[in-house]
Amino acid sequence: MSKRLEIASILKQPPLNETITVMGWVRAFRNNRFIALNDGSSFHNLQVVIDPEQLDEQILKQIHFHSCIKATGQLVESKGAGQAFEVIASEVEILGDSSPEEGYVLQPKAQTPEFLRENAHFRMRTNTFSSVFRIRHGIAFAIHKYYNDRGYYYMHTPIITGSDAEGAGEMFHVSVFEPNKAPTLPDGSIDWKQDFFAKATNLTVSGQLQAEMGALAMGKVYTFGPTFRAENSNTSRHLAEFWMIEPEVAFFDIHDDMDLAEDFCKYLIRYILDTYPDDVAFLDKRIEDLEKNMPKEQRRPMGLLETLRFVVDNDFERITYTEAVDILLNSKPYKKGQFEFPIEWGKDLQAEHERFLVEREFQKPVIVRNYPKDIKAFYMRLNDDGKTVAAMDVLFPGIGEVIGGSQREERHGHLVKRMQEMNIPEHELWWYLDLRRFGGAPHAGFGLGFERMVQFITGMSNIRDVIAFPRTPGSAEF
RNA sequence: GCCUCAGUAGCUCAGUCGGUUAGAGCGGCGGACUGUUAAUCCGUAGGUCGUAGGUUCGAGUCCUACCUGAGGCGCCA
Repeated sequence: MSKRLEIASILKQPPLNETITVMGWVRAFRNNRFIALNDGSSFHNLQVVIDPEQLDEQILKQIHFHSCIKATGQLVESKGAGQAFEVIASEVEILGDSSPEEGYVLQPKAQTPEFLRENAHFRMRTNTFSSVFRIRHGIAFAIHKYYNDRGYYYMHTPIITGSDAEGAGEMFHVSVFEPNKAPTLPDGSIDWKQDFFAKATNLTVSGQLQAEMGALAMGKVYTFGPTFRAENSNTSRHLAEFWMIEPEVAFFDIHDDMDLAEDFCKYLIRYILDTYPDDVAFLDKRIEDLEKNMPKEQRRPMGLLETLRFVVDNDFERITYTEAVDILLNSKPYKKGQFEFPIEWGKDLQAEHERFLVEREFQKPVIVRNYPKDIKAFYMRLNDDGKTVAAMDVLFPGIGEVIGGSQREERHGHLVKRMQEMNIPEHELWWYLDLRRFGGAPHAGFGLGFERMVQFITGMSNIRDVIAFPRTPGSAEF
C-alpha cells in the first residue's frame, strides 16, 4: 500500500511516476473522468483521472461534489492544459459520500456569503473560505512570530474578570446562578457574595489593564485572546466574541506606540503576501469579479493586492485630532454640507469623517493622535495642554478603526483625579493604582482587532465571514 | 438601538397596471460522452410565493404586524 501524501507536498516535490495515495474532497467531477481533489493543504487541487469503464458503478455514482475520496495511482505529467500533474487512479474508495439527494446543499458555483454562513459547517470546503481561513491562521502565526522575534512575552490575561471598570462597553455576566433564582439582599439586589467567585464577574472586554502588570515587570508583553462585548452592534465590522492583540510596553511613549503599530500592521500584511500568494491572488480575483457587476462609485479605488502592497510600501499619515478637525472644517464635503454629523473640536470623529480622511484626503492608512480627554478612557495619559490625551487610532480604508491605543497615565495623582472625574471606583482597581505607586514607569500599548485585520487582508466585506463561529446579536449557531 | 432595502423551486433571480395552469439559469434525477477545467449535450421532476391578519369578485403583486437576512448609522477593535 502506498503512503498517503498531502497535495501541498506533492506539488512542491512531485514524486513523478510513483504510485501514491491522496485523500480529499471532490471540488469538481468532469466528463465522468476528471476529479479535482482538494485536501486543504494548499489552495491548489490535484486532478485525479479515473476510467469510468473500469470503476465500480456504485463508486462512480458516489463521486459527488464534496464527497470525500481516497485515490491511489501513478502520478504523471498531465495531458490536459489546466494542471502540471495528475494521478491516474487505479483504485478509488469513497470515504464519505456527500449526496445531494440526501440533502447536501452546496453546489459547484458561486454561492452567497449569507447562504454559506447558514451552512457554516461546510463553508470551509469552498475556495473562498478555505483561503480566508488559511490566511487567518497565517496572520495568527505571524503575530506570535513578530513579537517573539522582538523579545516580547506572550501573556495570558483572564477571560473571566472581576473588575467592572475596564471602560470598554457592555459586558457579559458570568454566574452560576439560575435565572430568577439568584439569592437577593434585603434591598432586592442580587447577593453576589453567594455566587461562584463570591463577587460579580464578567467576560473580559480587554486584557490591557492586566497586561500593564506584565509590561511593568517584564518590559515587553502582548496578549492575544478572545474578547467579549455585549454591545448591540449590528454592523459588518462588529462581533460579540472576537480576538484582540494587545501589546503593552514599558518606557514607550505615544510615538513609540505609533511606530510599533505601523510596523506591526505592515509586517502582518507582508508576511501574508509572501507566504500565501496563491490565496491572496484568488481573493484578489474574487473581488475583481464581484465588482465587475457593481456601479463604479461602489467599487474599491484599488484592487485587493494593490491595496495591500500600497499599505506595505507607504508610510501611514500621522496627524493630531486638532489637525484632523481643521482639515475637515476646510474640506469640500463640509463646505457643501455633505456631512451628516457636525464637526466641532471636542466631539468625536464620526465614521463619515474618518472615511473622508483615509479614503479621500490621504488615500492611505491614517493615525490620529491626541484626542480631547473627555471622549477617551480614564487610563490615557493627559498631555501638557491639559485638554488632550496621548491616544491614537489607526484608521484603514474600508474598515475604519483597526487599532486603538494610548500612552497610559503613569502619574498616580493624575490617574486618581481622572478616575474621580469619571466615577471609576478606586477600590475596584486598587492594584492598577498600586502599579503607579510602586515602581511605575511610562508605558504605552494598543489593541488590534484581529478579525478586522483578517478582513482587511482577505478583502471580505463582512467580519462574520473571517471567523469560523461568528457570535453576533441574536446569533450563536454552530 | 435607529434608518433603508429584501424574502418566489435546493441555490441565484425574473414575474408588467391586482387577472386564467408561477418562469429561467444552475443544481437534482435518468441518459450520452476517452482529455475535461464551475465540462458539454438530450430528457425530466421540483413551488402553501417568509409567517399571520386585512382590502378586493380576484393578491406573488396593495395595506398592517411580526420573523429572518443584508446595507448604512450609533457604540467600538
